[in-house]
Amino acid sequence: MVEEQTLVVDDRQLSAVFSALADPTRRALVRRLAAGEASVGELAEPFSMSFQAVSKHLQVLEQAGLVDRSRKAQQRPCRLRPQALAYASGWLGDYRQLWETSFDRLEEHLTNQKGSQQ
Amino acid sequence: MVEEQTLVVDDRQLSAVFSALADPTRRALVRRLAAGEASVGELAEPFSMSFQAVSKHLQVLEQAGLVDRSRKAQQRPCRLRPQALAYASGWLGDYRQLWETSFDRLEEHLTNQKGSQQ
DNA sequence: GACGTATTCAACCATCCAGTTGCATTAGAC
DNA sequence: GTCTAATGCAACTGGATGGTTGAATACGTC
Repeated sequence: MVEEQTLVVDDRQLSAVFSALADPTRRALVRRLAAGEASVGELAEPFSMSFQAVSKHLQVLEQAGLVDRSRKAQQRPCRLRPQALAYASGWLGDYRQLWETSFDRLEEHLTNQKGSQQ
Repeated sequence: MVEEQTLVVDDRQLSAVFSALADPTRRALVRRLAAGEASVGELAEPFSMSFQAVSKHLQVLEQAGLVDRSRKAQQRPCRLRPQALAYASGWLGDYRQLWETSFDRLEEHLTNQKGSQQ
Protein backbone atom coordinates (compact mmCIF):
# COMPACT_ATOMS: atom_id res chain seq x y z
CA MET A 1 0.00 0.00 0.00
CA VAL A 2 2.48 2.58 -0.99
CA GLU A 3 0.95 5.98 -1.45
CA GLU A 4 3.99 7.70 -2.80
CA GLN A 5 2.93 7.25 -6.36
CA THR A 6 0.28 9.96 -6.28
CA LEU A 7 0.34 13.55 -7.36
CA VAL A 8 2.05 14.54 -4.16
CA VAL A 9 5.12 16.56 -4.87
CA ASP A 10 7.77 14.74 -3.00
CA ASP A 11 10.68 16.50 -1.49
CA ARG A 12 13.28 14.77 -3.59
CA GLN A 13 11.79 15.79 -6.88
CA LEU A 14 11.38 19.31 -5.64
CA SER A 15 15.05 19.38 -4.71
CA ALA A 16 15.98 17.98 -8.09
CA VAL A 17 13.92 20.55 -9.97
CA PHE A 18 15.22 23.52 -8.01
CA SER A 19 18.73 22.20 -8.27
CA ALA A 20 18.38 21.75 -12.01
CA LEU A 21 17.11 25.28 -12.40
CA ALA A 22 19.94 26.68 -10.32
CA ASP A 23 22.31 26.53 -13.27
CA PRO A 24 22.12 29.28 -15.90
CA THR A 25 23.05 26.91 -18.71
CA ARG A 26 20.21 24.64 -17.79
CA ARG A 27 17.78 27.53 -17.52
CA ALA A 28 18.83 28.56 -21.00
CA LEU A 29 18.16 25.04 -22.20
CA VAL A 30 14.71 25.15 -20.65
CA ARG A 31 14.06 28.48 -22.33
CA ARG A 32 15.10 27.05 -25.64
CA LEU A 33 13.04 23.92 -25.20
CA ALA A 34 9.98 25.96 -24.36
CA ALA A 35 9.98 26.92 -28.03
CA GLY A 36 9.82 23.28 -29.04
CA GLU A 37 11.59 19.97 -29.23
CA ALA A 38 15.25 19.98 -30.22
CA SER A 39 18.11 17.55 -30.67
CA VAL A 40 21.14 17.56 -28.43
CA GLY A 41 23.26 18.97 -31.20
CA GLU A 42 20.88 21.83 -31.83
CA LEU A 43 20.74 22.55 -28.14
CA ALA A 44 24.49 22.49 -27.71
CA GLU A 45 25.31 24.69 -30.64
CA PRO A 46 24.84 28.14 -29.07
CA PHE A 47 27.02 27.27 -26.08
CA SER A 48 30.74 27.65 -25.90
CA MET A 49 31.21 24.57 -23.78
CA SER A 50 31.78 21.11 -25.14
CA PHE A 51 29.00 19.08 -26.60
CA GLN A 52 29.30 16.47 -23.86
CA ALA A 53 28.90 19.05 -21.14
CA VAL A 54 25.55 20.07 -22.60
CA SER A 55 24.60 16.43 -22.83
CA LYS A 56 25.31 16.12 -19.12
CA HIS A 57 23.17 19.14 -18.35
CA LEU A 58 20.37 17.53 -20.28
CA GLN A 59 20.77 14.41 -18.19
CA VAL A 60 20.34 16.51 -15.08
CA LEU A 61 17.20 18.05 -16.52
CA GLU A 62 15.93 14.63 -17.45
CA GLN A 63 16.59 13.25 -14.00
CA ALA A 64 14.63 16.12 -12.52
CA GLY A 65 11.73 15.29 -14.78
CA LEU A 66 12.06 18.53 -16.68
CA VAL A 67 13.01 16.93 -19.95
CA ASP A 68 11.91 13.88 -21.78
CA ARG A 69 13.91 12.24 -24.55
CA SER A 70 12.78 10.12 -27.40
CA ARG A 71 14.60 8.56 -30.31
CA LYS A 72 14.62 9.55 -33.92
CA ALA A 73 17.28 7.95 -36.02
CA GLN A 74 20.63 8.82 -34.45
CA GLN A 75 19.15 11.82 -32.79
CA ARG A 76 17.71 11.97 -29.36
CA PRO A 77 15.22 14.81 -29.40
CA CYS A 78 14.56 16.53 -26.09
CA ARG A 79 11.22 17.88 -25.09
CA LEU A 80 10.28 20.03 -22.14
CA ARG A 81 8.00 18.58 -19.49
CA PRO A 82 6.33 21.64 -18.03
CA GLN A 83 4.72 19.64 -15.27
CA ALA A 84 7.99 19.65 -13.37
CA LEU A 85 8.06 23.41 -13.59
CA ALA A 86 4.54 23.39 -12.20
CA TYR A 87 5.80 21.48 -9.17
CA ALA A 88 8.32 24.15 -8.35
CA SER A 89 5.87 26.91 -9.06
CA GLY A 90 3.34 25.24 -6.84
CA TRP A 91 5.72 25.16 -3.93
CA LEU A 92 6.52 28.82 -4.36
CA GLY A 93 2.84 29.56 -4.69
CA ASP A 94 2.34 28.58 -1.07
CA TYR A 95 4.15 31.75 -0.14
CA ARG A 96 2.71 33.98 -2.78
CA GLN A 97 0.64 35.99 -0.38
CA LEU A 98 3.78 36.87 1.52
CA TRP A 99 5.15 38.92 -1.31
CA GLU A 100 1.85 40.02 -2.76
CA THR A 101 0.60 41.56 0.47
CA SER A 102 2.19 44.58 2.04
CA PHE A 103 4.88 45.29 -0.47
CA ASP A 104 5.10 48.83 0.75
CA ARG A 105 5.94 47.82 4.23
CA LEU A 106 8.50 45.42 2.90
CA GLU A 107 10.19 47.95 0.69
CA GLU A 108 10.18 50.51 3.44
CA HIS A 109 11.79 48.09 5.74
CA LEU A 110 14.41 47.07 3.24
CA THR A 111 15.25 50.64 2.41
CA ASN A 112 15.76 51.51 6.03
CA GLN A 113 17.93 48.56 6.51
CA LYS A 114 19.96 49.32 3.46
CA GLY A 115 20.75 52.75 4.84
CA SER A 116 22.18 51.35 8.02
CA GLN A 117 23.74 48.28 6.59
CA GLN A 118 26.88 49.23 4.77
CA MET B 1 29.90 50.80 -9.89
CA VAL B 2 27.47 48.44 -11.44
CA GLU B 3 23.92 49.59 -12.00
CA GLU B 4 22.32 46.19 -11.68
CA GLN B 5 20.49 47.38 -8.60
CA THR B 6 17.18 47.74 -10.40
CA LEU B 7 14.20 45.42 -10.44
CA VAL B 8 15.77 43.35 -13.17
CA VAL B 9 16.16 39.82 -12.03
CA ASP B 10 19.73 39.08 -12.77
CA ASP B 11 20.89 35.62 -13.57
CA ARG B 12 23.16 35.31 -10.61
CA GLN B 13 20.49 36.01 -8.06
CA LEU B 14 18.16 33.64 -9.81
CA SER B 15 20.79 30.94 -9.60
CA ALA B 16 21.36 31.71 -5.94
CA VAL B 17 17.67 31.55 -5.11
CA PHE B 18 17.04 28.31 -6.95
CA SER B 19 20.17 26.81 -5.51
CA ALA B 20 19.15 27.85 -2.01
CA LEU B 21 15.73 26.29 -2.46
CA ALA B 22 17.22 23.07 -3.77
CA ASP B 23 18.01 21.89 -0.26
CA PRO B 24 15.19 20.38 1.82
CA THR B 25 16.62 21.74 5.06
CA ARG B 26 16.62 25.23 3.64
CA ARG B 27 13.10 24.84 2.30
CA ALA B 28 12.04 23.80 5.79
CA LEU B 29 13.70 26.91 7.16
CA VAL B 30 11.82 29.06 4.67
CA ARG B 31 8.60 27.36 5.65
CA ARG B 32 9.30 28.01 9.28
CA LEU B 33 10.26 31.62 8.66
CA ALA B 34 7.09 32.20 6.70
CA ALA B 35 5.35 31.97 10.06
CA GLY B 36 7.49 34.76 11.42
CA GLU B 37 10.88 35.88 12.60
CA ALA B 38 12.98 33.44 14.60
CA SER B 39 16.41 33.21 16.15
CA VAL B 40 19.04 30.81 14.87
CA GLY B 41 18.63 28.67 17.97
CA GLU B 42 14.89 28.39 17.51
CA LEU B 43 15.39 27.55 13.87
CA ALA B 44 18.02 24.92 14.54
CA GLU B 45 16.14 23.13 17.29
CA PRO B 46 13.89 20.88 15.22
CA PHE B 47 16.80 19.59 13.14
CA SER B 48 19.01 16.71 14.00
CA MET B 49 22.08 18.29 12.51
CA SER B 50 24.50 20.50 14.38
CA PHE B 51 23.67 24.06 15.23
CA GLN B 52 26.47 25.36 13.03
CA ALA B 53 25.21 23.49 10.03
CA VAL B 54 21.89 25.28 10.32
CA SER B 55 23.73 28.54 10.72
CA LYS B 56 25.50 27.83 7.45
CA HIS B 57 22.21 27.11 5.73
CA LEU B 58 20.94 30.45 6.95
CA GLN B 59 23.99 32.12 5.49
CA VAL B 60 23.17 30.57 2.15
CA LEU B 61 19.62 31.83 2.38
CA GLU B 62 20.88 35.25 3.35
CA GLN B 63 23.29 35.37 0.46
CA ALA B 64 20.47 34.49 -1.91
CA GLY B 65 18.47 37.37 -0.52
CA LEU B 66 15.88 35.08 0.97
CA VAL B 67 16.64 35.93 4.56
CA ASP B 68 17.51 39.05 6.39
CA ARG B 69 19.16 39.13 9.80
CA SER B 70 19.05 41.78 12.45
CA ARG B 71 20.47 41.98 15.94
CA LYS B 72 18.70 41.61 19.21
CA ALA B 73 20.97 41.17 22.18
CA GLN B 74 23.06 38.07 21.55
CA GLN B 75 20.49 36.78 19.14
CA ARG B 76 20.38 37.38 15.41
CA PRO B 77 16.79 37.00 14.43
CA CYS B 78 16.12 35.87 10.89
CA ARG B 79 13.28 37.12 8.80
CA LEU B 80 12.04 35.93 5.44
CA ARG B 81 12.34 38.24 2.43
CA PRO B 82 9.56 37.03 0.17
CA GLN B 83 10.69 39.25 -2.67
CA ALA B 84 13.41 36.76 -3.51
CA LEU B 85 10.78 34.05 -3.76
CA ALA B 86 8.91 36.33 -6.12
CA TYR B 87 11.97 36.44 -8.39
CA ALA B 88 11.99 32.69 -8.74
CA SER B 89 8.25 32.54 -9.14
CA GLY B 90 8.43 35.22 -11.80
CA TRP B 91 10.91 33.24 -13.84
CA LEU B 92 8.75 30.15 -13.65
CA GLY B 93 5.73 32.25 -14.52
CA ASP B 94 7.16 32.82 -17.98
CA TYR B 95 6.38 29.20 -18.70
CA ARG B 96 3.09 29.00 -16.88
CA GLN B 97 1.05 28.69 -20.03
CA LEU B 98 3.02 25.62 -20.98
CA TRP B 99 1.61 23.63 -18.11
CA GLU B 100 -1.71 25.36 -17.81
CA THR B 101 -2.82 24.65 -21.32
CA SER B 102 -4.06 21.14 -21.76
CA PHE B 103 -1.32 18.66 -21.30
CA ASP B 104 -2.38 16.28 -23.97
CA ARG B 105 -2.64 18.97 -26.55
CA LEU B 106 0.76 20.25 -25.65
CA GLU B 107 2.32 16.93 -26.39
CA GLU B 108 0.40 16.64 -29.58
CA HIS B 109 1.37 20.13 -30.57
CA LEU B 110 5.04 19.56 -29.95
CA THR B 111 5.00 16.34 -31.87
CA ASN B 112 3.41 18.01 -34.84
CA GLN B 113 5.80 20.86 -34.65
CA LYS B 114 8.76 18.62 -34.74
CA GLY B 115 7.34 16.90 -37.76
CA SER B 116 7.08 20.07 -39.78
CA GLN B 117 10.08 21.81 -38.43
CA GLN B 118 13.02 20.02 -39.85
C1' DG C 1 30.33 -4.73 -43.53
C1' DA C 2 32.58 -0.14 -43.62
C1' DC C 3 31.66 4.93 -42.95
C1' DG C 4 29.86 9.15 -40.97
C1' DT C 5 26.89 11.26 -37.74
C1' DA C 6 24.70 11.83 -33.25
C1' DT C 7 25.10 10.79 -28.86
C1' DT C 8 26.45 8.52 -24.61
C1' DC C 9 29.94 6.58 -21.45
C1' DA C 10 34.22 6.65 -18.75
C1' DA C 11 38.00 8.61 -16.59
C1' DC C 12 39.86 12.49 -14.79
C1' DC C 13 40.25 17.14 -12.51
C1' DA C 14 39.09 21.34 -9.94
C1' DT C 15 35.80 23.23 -7.31
C1' DC C 16 31.83 23.52 -4.45
C1' DC C 17 28.81 21.85 -0.84
C1' DA C 18 26.87 19.89 3.47
C1' DG C 19 28.20 18.25 7.33
C1' DT C 20 31.42 17.85 11.36
C1' DT C 21 34.38 19.72 15.47
C1' DG C 22 36.76 23.20 18.01
C1' DC C 23 37.66 27.91 18.96
C1' DA C 24 36.54 32.96 18.77
C1' DT C 25 33.36 36.71 19.37
C1' DT C 26 29.59 39.29 21.14
C1' DA C 27 26.48 40.89 24.55
C1' DG C 28 23.80 40.68 28.70
C1' DA C 29 23.91 39.17 33.88
C1' DC C 30 26.29 38.96 38.02
C1' DG D 1 36.00 41.89 34.99
C1' DT D 2 34.00 37.18 34.83
C1' DC D 3 30.46 33.87 33.56
C1' DT D 4 27.28 32.20 30.37
C1' DA D 5 24.44 32.03 26.29
C1' DA D 6 23.88 32.81 21.26
C1' DT D 7 26.24 32.92 17.34
C1' DG D 8 29.95 33.17 13.88
C1' DC D 9 34.39 31.59 11.93
C1' DA D 10 38.08 28.25 10.53
C1' DA D 11 39.74 23.92 9.24
C1' DC D 12 38.78 19.51 7.76
C1' DT D 13 36.26 15.67 5.16
C1' DG D 14 33.41 12.90 1.90
C1' DG D 15 30.71 13.32 -1.79
C1' DA D 16 28.41 15.91 -5.55
C1' DT D 17 29.04 18.94 -9.64
C1' DG D 18 30.63 21.18 -13.91
C1' DG D 19 33.87 20.93 -17.00
C1' DT D 20 37.42 18.52 -20.01
C1' DT D 21 39.11 14.71 -23.43
C1' DG D 22 38.94 10.23 -25.60
C1' DA D 23 36.71 5.93 -26.57
C1' DA D 24 32.37 3.39 -27.37
C1' DT D 25 27.71 2.78 -29.08
C1' DA D 26 23.65 3.21 -32.16
C1' DC D 27 21.80 4.16 -36.44
C1' DG D 28 21.15 5.38 -41.37
C1' DT D 29 23.91 5.28 -45.86
C1' DC D 30 26.88 3.50 -49.16
